[in-house]
Amino acid sequence: MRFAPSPTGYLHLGGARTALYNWLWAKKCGGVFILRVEDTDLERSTQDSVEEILEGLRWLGLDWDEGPNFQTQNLDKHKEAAFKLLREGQAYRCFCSKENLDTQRKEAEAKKTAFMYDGRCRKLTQEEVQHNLDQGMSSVVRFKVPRDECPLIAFEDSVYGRIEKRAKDIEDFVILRSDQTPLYILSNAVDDSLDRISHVIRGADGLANTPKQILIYNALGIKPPTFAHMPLTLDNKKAKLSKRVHGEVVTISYYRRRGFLPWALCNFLALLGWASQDGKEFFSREELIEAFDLSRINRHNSIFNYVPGDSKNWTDPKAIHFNATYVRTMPLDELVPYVKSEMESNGLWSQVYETSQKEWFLAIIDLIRSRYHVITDFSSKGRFCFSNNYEFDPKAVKKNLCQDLKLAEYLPELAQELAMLPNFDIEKIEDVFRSFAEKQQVKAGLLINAARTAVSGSSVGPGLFELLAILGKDRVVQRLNDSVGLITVND
RNA sequence: GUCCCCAUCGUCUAGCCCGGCCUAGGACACAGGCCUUUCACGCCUGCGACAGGGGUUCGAAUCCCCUUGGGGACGCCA
Repeated sequence: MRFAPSPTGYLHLGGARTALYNWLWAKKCGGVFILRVEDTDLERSTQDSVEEILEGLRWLGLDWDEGPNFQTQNLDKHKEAAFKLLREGQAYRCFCSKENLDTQRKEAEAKKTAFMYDGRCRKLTQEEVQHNLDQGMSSVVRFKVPRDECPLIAFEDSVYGRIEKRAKDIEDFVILRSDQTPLYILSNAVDDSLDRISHVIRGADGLANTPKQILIYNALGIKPPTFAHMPLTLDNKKAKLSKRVHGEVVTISYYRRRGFLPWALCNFLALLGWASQDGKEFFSREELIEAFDLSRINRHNSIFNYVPGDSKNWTDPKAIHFNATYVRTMPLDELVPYVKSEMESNGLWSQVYETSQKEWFLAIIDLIRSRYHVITDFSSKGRFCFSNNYEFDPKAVKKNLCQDLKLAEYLPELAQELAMLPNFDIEKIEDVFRSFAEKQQVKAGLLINAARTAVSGSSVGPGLFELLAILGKDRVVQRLNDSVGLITVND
């Protein structure tokens, strides 16, 4: 199996899904997963793009066994294959100029008729060819489609089933440019046979190329690989996903930056166009490898349900759901490395979280994670857990702290009572709050909500008593006292 | 325009190959409720689809045909 991206941009969702399916199938079959960079389009290929694609795959955890190989490394072999076809009369030189063909194509388009190269150079005699060559005329090499010998090209696609195409509907396509460099359709087939690729798993946009490639394999006397075309992923207007129109949501690096767990993304991507027999949706790597099957890939395109401008659902809601579920339920020791790295880049990390305060750290992560969706939430919404320098949500301050000016007295008094607790545990803290409320003839909720905002800056969050207990007496006392300054008359 | 492919809730899908178990199942989203000091989680309920038309059949989401709709390919791009 292989993943063969062309390095003309970034790693996008579709590419990642293709890579994932290849990776899954390779793992399942115990095969070799080769990464091959198809860089024959020298004008558009860049080193940065190669780096970005590699980085994206590494982050996703789609490790390859071989490569990255570069298609340009095999240029000579591709050329050799073309010359072999030329010698055997399975290809021929065409002297028609590009300009000429382009105008013909445009005319056909204007007339709304199909344009297909008429194969006029096919009929050239050897002398004519030699004459043209001697004149220094430039030429391309075209594949001679064997319309008589093989009128119907059929193959069995692992996803789409039997696909047929009449040879008369295939033009004599170019395999070597006028500068004698090979084209993708040739290079790709030659490389796949060189790499002994058993399964070509690629997007359905490659479906139309497949009969041509099978022709090449046949002409070269090579057994074609098994093809499996996967449906495309479109946007909610059924248009192709692209960075230019959809922006960063289609790039893998964006999900990394926004705090996605790589496996959560893979899990989501796997289910876009594929479903397991038993309806299971969450899979570990091993489970997915086990369950994955080419024959269960759908045949219809799927829609990536992204709605621009929705700040809550900034990407497909189901993708967020997958990530949130992983954040909430995965084993803590697997989650922590991600949280650690997120905290490190925000200056919130301390070594003691791995040593003396490890228990505390795990407990607080476990307490807050059920309401977080992405890893970045731990350093934004969860900042108050690890730093005294956290933001106060103005709405929360107004709603919970300023709703009763008496809180300016209550909070310090509460702080004082809490400070005197010998055991700062959940029950004792709750007792303090409840009895204080009773004493002052106020609702406990008033104090609870005010305290929550005081210690966290927010109006939402974990159960207050648990939160206070885990934050610790010193912090709580300090924050309750400090918050008095925020209590002002509501306007 | 030509060729190829596809068609089940708003979205991802199960069911289709091998017709009856389908009053079409699940998940996300959305709405309501329960739980609750808040927000989540969890639980419950609701909303919501076989593109249309013809056949075949005792019986069709499932098989066949047509229509419509959608996508892809038609480069000296990959």
